Amino acid sequence: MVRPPYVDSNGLKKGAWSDDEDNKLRAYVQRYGHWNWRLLPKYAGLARCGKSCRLRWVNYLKPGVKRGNFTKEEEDLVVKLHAQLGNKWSAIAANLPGRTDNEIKNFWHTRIEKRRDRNPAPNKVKGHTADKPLTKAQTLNEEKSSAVTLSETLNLNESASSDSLINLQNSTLSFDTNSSSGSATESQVDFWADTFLGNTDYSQEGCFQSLPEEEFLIHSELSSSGSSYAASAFQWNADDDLSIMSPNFWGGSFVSYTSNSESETSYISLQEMGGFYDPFFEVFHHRLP
DNA sequence: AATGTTTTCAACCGCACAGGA
DNA sequence: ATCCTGTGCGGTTGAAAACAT
Repeated sequence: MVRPPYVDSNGLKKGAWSDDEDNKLRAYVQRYGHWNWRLLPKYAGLARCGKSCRLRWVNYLKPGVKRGNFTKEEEDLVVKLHAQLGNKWSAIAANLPGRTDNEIKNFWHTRIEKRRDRNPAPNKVKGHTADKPLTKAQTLNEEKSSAVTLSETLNLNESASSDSLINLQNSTLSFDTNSSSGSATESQVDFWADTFLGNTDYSQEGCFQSLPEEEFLIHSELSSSGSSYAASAFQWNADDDLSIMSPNFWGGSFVSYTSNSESETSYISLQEMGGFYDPFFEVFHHRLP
């Protein structure tokens, strides 16, 4: 599953490593260490660039590198850490002895994300990651694209076009930006748009119950519409095939669903909907009474 | 068995950052 | 303060392997 070996225009070998190259690199690093990756290939007798050598050593040859399938514990940890750290693969790898950032990254893209694609959240919306702050222009662009995605996803009619959704966003959302660091604070933001919620009152305790799939979709659509002026944040929990998503999303209503994995129809019950935590600004917004 | 499609994952690439000159 | 170099990180690629038709 690797590019076949070839020599580039600079005379450097690229592509798959041969056993002979592996042995040379392993022997050299174990004896002399990697004091300078750029010069190392010259002294080790390899026609490779330093970066290629480093990558091969770190991801494959380094003693202790664990290969093979991830255990359930490792998978859970990756999901949990990704929820906390985002795409900080090296930071995640630091918590999984023997696993490299590259392997975890591959694992995430090929297993976790594929799994999500097969079991998408009803109104999953791409939102901001907590990785880095966005400029105002970027934020507006993303808001617009989120709104478009939502309206496309939900087949909203003209009255809920992307422009009107954005206007709603701009007029109702405000964030407590004073808490950009430290612990989360609370701010009261009337982010809710009852006009989009219809007559469903989600604020009453105990009003949520397990719903058949079709009914869930109806409720989901209502709540999605209600939160579509921001992004939606979902937290999925299940024994095996759904994972936590919320920390990578910001804005919108915080909704927690639990998948009933015992049911073949995958019942999803709404557990709580009282506000949302914005990991970007580290602020908890809750619905005004 | 042959062919097409999807999945996997090692390796590449470009960028950012740190440290030294 | 600026430039240069080395290193590390995250996103992406692409061919082999696995799977489906």
